Amino acid sequence: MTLYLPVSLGVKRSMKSTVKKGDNPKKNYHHGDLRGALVAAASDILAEDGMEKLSLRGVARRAGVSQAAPYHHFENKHALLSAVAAAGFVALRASMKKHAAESEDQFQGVGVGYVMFAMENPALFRLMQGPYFSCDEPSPELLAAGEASRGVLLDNIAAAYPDASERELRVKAAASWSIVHGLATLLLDGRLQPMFEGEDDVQAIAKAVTDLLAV
Amino acid sequence: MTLYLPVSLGVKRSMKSTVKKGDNPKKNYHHGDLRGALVAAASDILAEDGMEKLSLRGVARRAGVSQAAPYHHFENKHALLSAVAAAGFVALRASMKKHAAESEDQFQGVGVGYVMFAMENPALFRLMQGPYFSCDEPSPELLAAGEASRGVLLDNIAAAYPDASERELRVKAAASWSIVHGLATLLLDGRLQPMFEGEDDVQAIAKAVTDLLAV
DNA sequence: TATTTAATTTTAACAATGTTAAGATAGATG
DNA sequence: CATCTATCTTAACATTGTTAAAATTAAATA
Repeated sequence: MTLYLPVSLGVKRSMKSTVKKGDNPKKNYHHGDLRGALVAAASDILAEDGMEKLSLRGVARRAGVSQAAPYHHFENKHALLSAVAAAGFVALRASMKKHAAESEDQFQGVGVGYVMFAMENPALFRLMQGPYFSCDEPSPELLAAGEASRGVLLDNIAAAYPDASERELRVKAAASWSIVHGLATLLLDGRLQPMFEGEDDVQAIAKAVTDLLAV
Repeated sequence: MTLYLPVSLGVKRSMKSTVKKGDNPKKNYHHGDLRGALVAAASDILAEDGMEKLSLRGVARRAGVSQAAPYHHFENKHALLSAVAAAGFVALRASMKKHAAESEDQFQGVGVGYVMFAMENPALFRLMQGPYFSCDEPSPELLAAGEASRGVLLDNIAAAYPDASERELRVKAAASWSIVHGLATLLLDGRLQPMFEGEDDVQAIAKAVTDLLAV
């Protein structure tokens, strides 16, 4: 199952911090774009070592700054993870749009893109769920990114059923999201292994399962 | 939405630790059933304060023992949480069976029981997912409890479709589990709030959504 | 340009956590 | 009674998130 391998997100690194003199990256006192570098470092650690191993100090180390430097760009660890999650939602949205464009059934493509993203970025996908979204005060950045990614699903539903009632549409959307989100989560945790012994084509599994949705 | 309120699991406390002399619980050097008391204390803290606030030292404090005492009953914090999760799966199984028995549509009852359990024990349900199940070596206790709870779903599927092929059954099971698990998770994280503004009857929502499953 | 100001970053420290090692206690076994 | 073993405690260690104060650099101002 090569698909289970974590894949770097390729978080956009600002180039402002490019070192000017010489080849060896001389340590400038002012980093240039430490905020972006911290998000990138955290994303990398998350993809490589998982959530348990992700410490704020480790992120700072990886970014080549001191332990307290992050606090000038993020209120606390939670805020940094929030930014990482927000970047994740942007990538999730891209994955859905890409698979939708490549699939003949647009709507099913969205679901496949959702599941594929989860399989390719397991730790990040787990971070995006859970208490970082439903915490006391989710950051506006996170809320916006989450809403945008949800919009892809909703737009596809609305387009597919132009003459459905408002209530019908919302229930359809909830059901579609639920089955796709549940499939992603259960696959991620290996809970469906007894059901799909030996099958390693996640895309085919996702299609077979979503086919059962009478939407 | 009173249903969102965390509810104590009522983990079975062994009575071996009942204090013998006098009314005030005199601190015996030997606890009697410290293992059970630790699981109970951890479950309580989880329900009251959530995962973030659950520390091994805090659990020990609550159980009235020293910080290192748990290490004579659990290899580490992970192992203790594993035991808590296992107890959670037993309770989840009970919730599914209860709702299935009360509902006229048995199969839908299972799903409703699943979602209701998640809403009533949010932190515990989150613990039961995630890396504690899909870790390097899940404990046999946890595996067994998880498999038993999954069995409720599978049995109901098999009973409802006696003449379906093996493959069909597994896909149906995966789809049912996915939609119910996804609904539970998304509701828990408040992500479906825009879809069900003002609706607080989780049971009705669960029925409306699962009705869309052509299984 | 010279000087002040504000934005970054560092060092140092704090309390809390997970974990381990060594010693103390209690109940069981001979 | 003596010994053994399971159970629990005290003490310590490295690591973590976080804060306060000082140091350094870039930007703004005169």
